[in-house]
Amino acid sequence: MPLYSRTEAETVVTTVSAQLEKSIASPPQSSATAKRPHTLIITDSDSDNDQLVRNLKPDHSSAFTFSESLSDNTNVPPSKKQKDSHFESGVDDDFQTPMKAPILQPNLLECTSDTKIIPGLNLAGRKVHPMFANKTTGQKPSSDTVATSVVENSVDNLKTEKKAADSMKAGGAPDNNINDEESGNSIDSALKLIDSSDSVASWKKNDPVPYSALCKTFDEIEATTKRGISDKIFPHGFASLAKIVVTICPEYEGKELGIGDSILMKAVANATGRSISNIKSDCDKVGDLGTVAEVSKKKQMTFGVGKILTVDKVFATLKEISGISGSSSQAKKIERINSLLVNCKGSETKFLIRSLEGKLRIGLAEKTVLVAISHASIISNIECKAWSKEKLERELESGTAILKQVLEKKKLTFHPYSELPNYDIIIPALAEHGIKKLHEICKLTPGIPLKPMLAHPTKSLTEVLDRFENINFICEFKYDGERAQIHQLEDGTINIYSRNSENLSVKYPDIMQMLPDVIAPGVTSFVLDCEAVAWDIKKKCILPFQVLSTRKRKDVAVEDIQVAVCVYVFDILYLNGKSLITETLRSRKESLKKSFFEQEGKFTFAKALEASSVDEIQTFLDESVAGNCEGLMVKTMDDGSTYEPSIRSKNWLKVKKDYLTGIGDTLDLVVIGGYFGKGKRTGWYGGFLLACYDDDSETYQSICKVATGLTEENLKQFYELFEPYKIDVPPSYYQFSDVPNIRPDVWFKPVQVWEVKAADLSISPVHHAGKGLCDPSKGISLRFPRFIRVREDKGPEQATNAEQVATMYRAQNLNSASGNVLEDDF
DNA sequence: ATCACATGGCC
DNA sequence: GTTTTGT
DNA sequence: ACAAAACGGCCATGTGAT
Repeated sequence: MPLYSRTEAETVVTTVSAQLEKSIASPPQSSATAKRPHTLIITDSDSDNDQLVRNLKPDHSSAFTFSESLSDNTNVPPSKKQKDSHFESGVDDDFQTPMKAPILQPNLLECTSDTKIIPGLNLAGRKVHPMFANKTTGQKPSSDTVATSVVENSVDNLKTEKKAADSMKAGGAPDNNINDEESGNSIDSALKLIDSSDSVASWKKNDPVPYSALCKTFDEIEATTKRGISDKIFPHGFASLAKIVVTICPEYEGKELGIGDSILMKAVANATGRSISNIKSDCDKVGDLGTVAEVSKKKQMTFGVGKILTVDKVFATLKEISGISGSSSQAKKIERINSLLVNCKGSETKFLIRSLEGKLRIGLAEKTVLVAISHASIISNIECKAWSKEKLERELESGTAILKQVLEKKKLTFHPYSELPNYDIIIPALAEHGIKKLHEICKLTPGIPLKPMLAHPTKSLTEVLDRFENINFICEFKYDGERAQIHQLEDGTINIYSRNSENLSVKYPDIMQMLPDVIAPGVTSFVLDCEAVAWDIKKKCILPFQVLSTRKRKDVAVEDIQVAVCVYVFDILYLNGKSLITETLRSRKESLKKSFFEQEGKFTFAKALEASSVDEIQTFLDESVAGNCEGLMVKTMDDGSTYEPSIRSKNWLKVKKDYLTGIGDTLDLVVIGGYFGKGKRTGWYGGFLLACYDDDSETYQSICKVATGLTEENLKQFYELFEPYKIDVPPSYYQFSDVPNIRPDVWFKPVQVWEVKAADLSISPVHHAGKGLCDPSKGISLRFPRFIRVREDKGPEQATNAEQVATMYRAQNLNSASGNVLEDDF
């Protein structure tokens, strides 16, 4: 799809149409043979296209080149004042104040394409690998325009860049036709391309970055399925990358926006003069509110020329929205959104809405941006830029070459970021010290939550043994609670963080209070990795997750805590001023046992066993399940057992009984309704409502929705399959809660039975399965339901019946009550 | 006051 | 949380 | 192997409506 090869106005129209085509005619890269359920007729009104042309027309009179930007940067030292704003306020303060990540301070956001703000780090976007850019001093250095978002994007150029990256990866010398200026080289052709197309978003050097530039890059990224960094956001340069990060995470200083689909729809309706119900139904068809907004806006007649939105303006408004609360806050928020929407043009509308939704849906998210930051940083690093071709080649050859390391292992940025996930620190540190020293500056710091290590699901015990063949490993109970990362700073401050780096200190005052009692003398600072689990004080046993989740989250006073917790600690990452994450797990466990005492029902070491045989593990697994746990965690003890938060994000294994094929709760359920899919699933049902059969009342009782476990093939197939069985109104023998979240978009006759697997059964506030059998008024639902297969052999009335569901629920709970095996002999 | 709904955050 | 998909 | 994007149940909390 040759985007941006025409005039700007055409391009925008093409882009929109292309997206609609994509979403209607052939969504998720499918073979598009399935008949699409919906059609949408778009009548393009081009009323505001001329504005777009005016706003986005590039400034050809002052073509910008690489060499210029780089030489500009090379010798500009940071002024004292700028340094202050970045480091003294932005870094030092932050180090002292415990914080949640990621946070971006305004001072960072104010880094525009102006190279003086982050000296040495601005990259102009060009298709040629900037590493070789300093060879091109033949280009004219006379412009005041900095094009940071270059959206020209021929297949050739993508290839060229990929090639450059590849040759670097291989450690070989750069391909000649990539960087040389004499042959029909790509800088020339890139510039020619730019010159000959109207597709460069450019702006004056000291002007703020237009939002359109960012959005056009998003368009580019969305148009490709590739994840390659170079191909995607390389052209953006360092400063702009920081902004992408912001725009991707619509959250400011840990404050949420408080904006969801519902308010957004109101805002869109409001801004486009359409009714909410129309917006809603379009959304069902198109599967993306952003696209609906964009199309709606195009259809709308507009008068006058809107303001040009800047990235800074958009972010400032997001920040403003996050601060609005209280009475009539929703109206105020809508008003703020509208103030942006009226000025949005083309895909800006779409991406603004998606940003507010919290999903960009461009196939690129934070991790990839992080890699891009590494790249952008390394190639714009001063020392790198000054390298001669020979030096560059030597660096690439050498085993210790920074470039090579980054490109191959991406470790240099990933690790520091995982240890200290805070862009306000990482980015200025990169700017100041370069990537090589980043790990020295950005280290695990108590008071700043690090990314927790996660576990990979395992399908069988033999798989565990296969993966850890000839390696010492340890099995631990997998407790069903909430991840808790407990920090103590040198000054005695204690903080507790969740798996997603939220501050839980307020939620667990009881833990804060108890903690000093379990710390061994001489321990001054630490970071613990734990699971907080609901604890029955009388029976001295673990309670289910559902109980834990009823705890208050705010204004918690120790006196009125209803649900006690026991902390199960399984790792220590920092002790007495020293990071332990590079130590082996064995050594960390030793430190842990030396530095903390157990206290029954309050603070306990996770039950662990250094097993070796399948039998031993199997027994231990059974014991864990009997003890109200989810299963086992399996971790290497010596080899490669360092705590590696992001690079190997899933270095541990988890074994749950429901993963094991043939084990776990499996139900045969009737499909009674469907929900329109969004995004990747546009045009099909993205989820289904399932029911069990109640013999007594001869009714189908809703039990859960299911959406995972379905392949694209399934989705396509089921869309067609249910077509003839659609009904307008649910029959009287369907029992369900008629609440917005449950009522399906389409009802079906009971014709098909699906096998569904679940981790647990739960008492449900909304579902009706076995209503009255296990709870006087509530029904039963499933935890983590997933589709396994169609039961062609079963008719709807042979589905799992209500009584069976109730029996399964009772069995599950009986099991845990009897199996009170939690005497800790760790 | 009380309820319904939306949202975010756990799993 | 689970799962599928593309790279 | 990894990253991304679909989607699940259930809870507390905040806001708007009754």
